[in-house]
Amino acid sequence: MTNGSDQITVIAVEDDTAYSAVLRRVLEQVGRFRWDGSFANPVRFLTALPGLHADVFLLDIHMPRLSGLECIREIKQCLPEARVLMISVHDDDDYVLKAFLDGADGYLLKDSSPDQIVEAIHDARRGGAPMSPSIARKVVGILGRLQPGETAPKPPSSSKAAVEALSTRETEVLELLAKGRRYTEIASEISVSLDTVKTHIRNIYRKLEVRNKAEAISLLLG
Amino acid sequence: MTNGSDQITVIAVEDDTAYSAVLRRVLEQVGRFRWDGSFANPVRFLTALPGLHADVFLLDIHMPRLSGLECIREIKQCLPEARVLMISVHDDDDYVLKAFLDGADGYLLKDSSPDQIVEAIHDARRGGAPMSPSIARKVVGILGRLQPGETAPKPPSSSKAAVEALSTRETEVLELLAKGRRYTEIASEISVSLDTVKTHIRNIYRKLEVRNKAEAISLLLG
DNA sequence: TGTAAAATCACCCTTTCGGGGGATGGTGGT
DNA sequence: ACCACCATCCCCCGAAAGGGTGATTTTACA
Repeated sequence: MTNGSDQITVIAVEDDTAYSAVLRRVLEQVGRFRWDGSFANPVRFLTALPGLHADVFLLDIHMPRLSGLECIREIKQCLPEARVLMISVHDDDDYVLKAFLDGADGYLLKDSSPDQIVEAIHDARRGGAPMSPSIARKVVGILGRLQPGETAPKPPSSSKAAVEALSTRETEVLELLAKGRRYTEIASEISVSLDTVKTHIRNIYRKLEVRNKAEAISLLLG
Repeated sequence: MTNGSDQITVIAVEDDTAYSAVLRRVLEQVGRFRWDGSFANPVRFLTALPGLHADVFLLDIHMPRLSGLECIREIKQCLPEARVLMISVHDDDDYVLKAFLDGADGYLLKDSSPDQIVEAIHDARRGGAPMSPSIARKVVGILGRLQPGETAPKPPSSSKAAVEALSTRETEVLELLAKGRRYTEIASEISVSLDTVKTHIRNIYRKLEVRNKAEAISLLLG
């Protein structure tokens, strides 16, 4: 974005100025990178963010006041095309998981070599997911620990908000619908007429912007 | 396990015998590996499993009758120390996610080079998580799509087994059904007649022991 | 206290579903 | 060779779902 496919603009957010100086030197020596400054203070970074533009952000996780994790979403919102690499000494499951949940594109440990860092930035730029080997292991471990069955791999609309906008009666009807009840069964279960049930369902469909049971239930369960 | 830190015993489960022959040649040429046979039939493999011992298992995902995914847990139960690498042409989110959820240690695409395969096996052996680059990206993408806060929720989930007993065609139909497609829409999407769709759906309902869309979808989505 | 939203009911009409038959061809395993 | 299963297609039929329009009564809340 900044320079087409020519240079890669990089911004770092790192409270350890010694380390960010190292990063800077590494990147400037290799060329192809444009070091567009670094922030030692994550709060200042966030306030400056709207005016920034970079291809890749390098974020430290442990910083005073604000975790680098909190910066990820902001960056992604301002610059959806930007890549975010976390750089940290920590390889706790918790940090790794949070980073990726929040949208990080990669995760490097601070013991990574200059070559690895350079390669990781390039990798991120081409849509890769650079990770230090031990991080990759963590990620797999985390996935392996998720209870099978519950992983909500649902990218699409899934407007959960819409479901919650339903009235209590409508929710009740929708849940019975999801259990496979027929209109007549629902009517008798909640003691209303068949036509009332149909009206509720029509309203549910309108609110959820769906056309039939299947879509409505997918929204509810999905 | 088999030979201390000397040799690495490998067993493959791969219906494509040509490809497993390639694997075998690659590993035997490099040395350090002991090719302990391959299975073209996953069912036979599972029955033989209790007598097997290997350091690394290479599993294909798409095989007749039984997915390689179904083998992972069995292997891990019989041989907790063994490493399991999936080898597949598929990089769908769904397969990748399922593989790691079920306990896979790595995931390679079939276009991986011999060197990459050899390196991946070594990596897995030392506790790494070898993945083809595009797979790493998928994994990160999957994590990024999890709603923050969803790392262990979701309760019920009845007979998931039943859903998995469906044929591939039936699963396909059921998924389209869950997306709210009408029978006629499904028919044109998968290019079969309306009656065929109806037949599939009747069979789905019979296998899942349900009576309508709503119940079937609820089973599918958990 | 007024009014908007929720909840209730009614009538009519068309399309979709669900289930009952039965049939053919292909594949895989015993 | 046979059987089980899969995938495909056909006919028929009644029940269920969905959608339009309009209405009345509660309920909630500004």
